[in-house]
Amino acid sequence: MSHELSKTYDPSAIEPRWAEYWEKEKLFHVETLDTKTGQPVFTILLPPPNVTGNLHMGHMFEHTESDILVRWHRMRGETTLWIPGTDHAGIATQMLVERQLASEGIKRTDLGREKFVERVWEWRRLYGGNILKQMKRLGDSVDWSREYFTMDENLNRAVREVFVRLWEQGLIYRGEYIVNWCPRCLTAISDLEVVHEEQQGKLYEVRYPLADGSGSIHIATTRPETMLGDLAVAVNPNDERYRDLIGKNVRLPLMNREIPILADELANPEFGTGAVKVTPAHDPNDFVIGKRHNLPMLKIMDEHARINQNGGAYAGLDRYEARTRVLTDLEAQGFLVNAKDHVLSIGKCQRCRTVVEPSLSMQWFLKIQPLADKAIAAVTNGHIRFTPENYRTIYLNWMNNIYDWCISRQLWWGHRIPAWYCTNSGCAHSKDDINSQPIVGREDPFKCPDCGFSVVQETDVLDTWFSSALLPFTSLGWPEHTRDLDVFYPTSLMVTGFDILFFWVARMIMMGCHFMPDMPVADGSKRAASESVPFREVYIHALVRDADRQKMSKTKGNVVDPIDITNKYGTDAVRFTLASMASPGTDIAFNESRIEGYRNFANKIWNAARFMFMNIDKATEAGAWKQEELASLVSGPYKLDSSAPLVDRWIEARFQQTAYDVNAALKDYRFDEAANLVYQFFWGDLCAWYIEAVKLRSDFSGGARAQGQAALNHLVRMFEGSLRLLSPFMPFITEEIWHALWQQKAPAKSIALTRFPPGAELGKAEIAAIDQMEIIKRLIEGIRNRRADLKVAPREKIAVRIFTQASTRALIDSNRDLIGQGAGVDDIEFSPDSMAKVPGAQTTNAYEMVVVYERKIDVAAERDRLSKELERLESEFGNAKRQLGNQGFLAKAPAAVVEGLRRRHAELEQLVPKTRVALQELEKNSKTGSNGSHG
RNA sequence: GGGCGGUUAGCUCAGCUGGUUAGAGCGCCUGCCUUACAAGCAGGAGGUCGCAGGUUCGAGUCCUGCACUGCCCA
Repeated sequence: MSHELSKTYDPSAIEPRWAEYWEKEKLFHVETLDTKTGQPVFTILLPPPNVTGNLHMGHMFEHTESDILVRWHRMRGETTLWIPGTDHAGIATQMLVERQLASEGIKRTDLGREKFVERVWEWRRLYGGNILKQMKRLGDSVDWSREYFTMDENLNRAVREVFVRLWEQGLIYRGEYIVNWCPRCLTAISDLEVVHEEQQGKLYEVRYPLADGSGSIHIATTRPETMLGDLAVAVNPNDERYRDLIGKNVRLPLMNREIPILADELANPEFGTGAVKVTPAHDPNDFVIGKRHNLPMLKIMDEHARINQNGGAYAGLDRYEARTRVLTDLEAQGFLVNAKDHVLSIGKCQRCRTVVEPSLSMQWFLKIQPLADKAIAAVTNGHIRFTPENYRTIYLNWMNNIYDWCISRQLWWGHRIPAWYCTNSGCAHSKDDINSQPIVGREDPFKCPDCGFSVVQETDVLDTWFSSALLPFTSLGWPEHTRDLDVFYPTSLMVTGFDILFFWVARMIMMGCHFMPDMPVADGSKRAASESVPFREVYIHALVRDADRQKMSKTKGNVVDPIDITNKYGTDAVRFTLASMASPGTDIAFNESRIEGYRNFANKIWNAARFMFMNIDKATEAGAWKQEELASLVSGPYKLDSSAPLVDRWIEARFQQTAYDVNAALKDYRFDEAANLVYQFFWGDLCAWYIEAVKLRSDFSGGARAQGQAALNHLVRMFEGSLRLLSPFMPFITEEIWHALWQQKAPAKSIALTRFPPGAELGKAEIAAIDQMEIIKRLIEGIRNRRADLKVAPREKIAVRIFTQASTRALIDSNRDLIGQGAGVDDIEFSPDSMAKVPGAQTTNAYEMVVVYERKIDVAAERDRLSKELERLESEFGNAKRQLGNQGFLAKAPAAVVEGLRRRHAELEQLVPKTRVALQELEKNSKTGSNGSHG
């Protein structure tokens, strides 16, 4: 049977087929092993994409890196589990379904909570799998049987267990505090969900008259409308200007309310006038001041950020209308002193970009310090390692300056807080009481345990990140003590973007370090801190930007859709591009011309395979190829003895070296290095030199048969190994070619289930093979170069004359074919004498070579070339001489460096005069009118 | 304001603990349809490593300052 590959490489014809095959055959499903096997395990949790989302380039990049690592580990024989899932994304999903309802003219409140949540589930059933479908198209080698959704029932139970335990430990509290309120989403959001933007605004100076009529104090504010809720004026206790005013009252303009002047450190004498208004219910700093001085709390806005009845005449106005009106009135009444331009930082809702209103509100909080302490220890004790390393500092910085986490959200979609209130308003569990103690428990209460009244559940849900923070253990079955937890926890690695370092990575570490010490390890003994972490390593990947280094965003319209780009160039090409550009810590400027280059690489692989198959078919016909022997050919120990052709020994050495280096690069997350090594080997060595050399031996007839067979065998061996080397980077094309090679008799269902070449450090013989091949390559390139200089027609054969020492002569002699083919040479003769004086000679430390050709050489060009060369050599020679004469260098530099320089110096000592003589001869010849030709 | 990065070829980036002649891909120029591949082959041009000091026998690499620039946090 012949080995068929279509004449042209068409990724769209092969990729969907294999993607489907991998999924259908459940190739990446992992059974939970017995812990006693001692089998190395590699576990990685996919950062769950937002269920409402579509795959973007950031995902594709993240998945490419993860998949390369996962496939690599799997091919190293480790039990490799990659767990996929999606995130319920509270606000985003609720917004989306609300929008959908709006198009039907329905509001969420029309439906009621239960019906609405049903609608969301319905939406999720219909559309929520989109991103997973895209992942399948990309061939992500995840275990689909373990797919999770953060709202799954088992995960919900785990979330509840966590909440109850934290409550029992006194780490969750409910209280009225200033939170970031989004007046559009109608929910509180955490500090992290607020994005700050600099904006041109004004700093207003307003005169507040003293109540006793003895004068006034000027305050400065950027938000004049909030004065409606002012309950004090604060000045710094050390501020001489206002010392006498402390304790006096002012009469608040517009509201006609008497409020005190306080001394508080938070008032910054440098800012504005040094006196600030205090609005405890609408500013976090003012809230602190209010608490310190026992001020009442007066809310002047409702949930939509409209002025409420506490705002007197301004009630009903939106906060910005109110600002305008307040300013007009202040001015009219002579209270507005001035307004200066001022750049201020405005907090906006990350989700909808609405300006956040800091607002007093009843919320649930998590006391973070005890958890943060453990999370800090986990990193400083080295149980978790960051790559790139600088994220460790960033992480610790944040962790050391952390605030309690507002975990409640006023949404309907999410994990509802498992707390209940008694409907008896007199009961301590009643919601009406600000200090009420809600009923929190693992089971839903039917009635109030104290007074027997009926109960109602808290309406708030938990921050989505609260449940996400638990995933490393809840996705493995926690709170049950499962075998999955025994085997797969801690996970090995977290691959994610820096944008969720705090949102998610930090919180996973806190939760893991807090809850997992209570979960015994497999043998029942206590879990150590080092085994409690959610993952041992964190790899933070870079951002994918557009070709102009701009962030991709829908508004800019510069978004590249990974599926489009994949359909255009093939997943393999896009993956390889991303990998080759993934230098740690550097953002990717995503450039189509780059992908094109790697699509060409895939094409190269394809065509090289076609060449191999062509030869296999030819050999089969001649009886020089036995498909049954393929298995023994590509596996098992294989040692080339010194009688094997140089190219065979050379390519073998290069393969082992490359494989070894690729393993090392991947170990350090150097995807760029790994990809470039494979690229260089496959294209630069295997295709550019080895396949060309094999062509010389591709004759399977008669006496040439044994030689042809040996060449083909070695080519197949190298090629098959290269496919495995390439497979984690380009899973589709390698799968296609690999199966074509094995002809339904493959030793595994997929190349992804075979072994990754470990490679080897080179021994003396291998290094010698590489060095010798380098000489041959340099010679061939030198001849080609001379041919170009002499403008020899490409097909025309020429002769060369070489002067060299005996060993190099033998080397060249035994590779005549290769040189002949590679450089278009039909005769090599060896000169007994140096040819350095011959114009146009190539002089190297290994040989001197001239091309024998009847053609005038371009004297000017040759002079130019030689002078440049001489200049370069002389300067290098001078440097070498100077260094070797430097006692400090000789005394302090490592011996190898000194030795290397000595060797180079010796070479230069020969090369410099030779080159100089060549240049002189050229000048002499051109002056005497000689035609400068030779041969 | 605090913190973390970046500045190397026309473009995008490598260059690991300082060590012989600073690399790659793309682009550019010249010549080739050499039956695996024109998505290819061969040859070539192109860099005072942001600036100024310092340490060192030796600096793209380490230190200091400056300039420009990106990001995170407040």
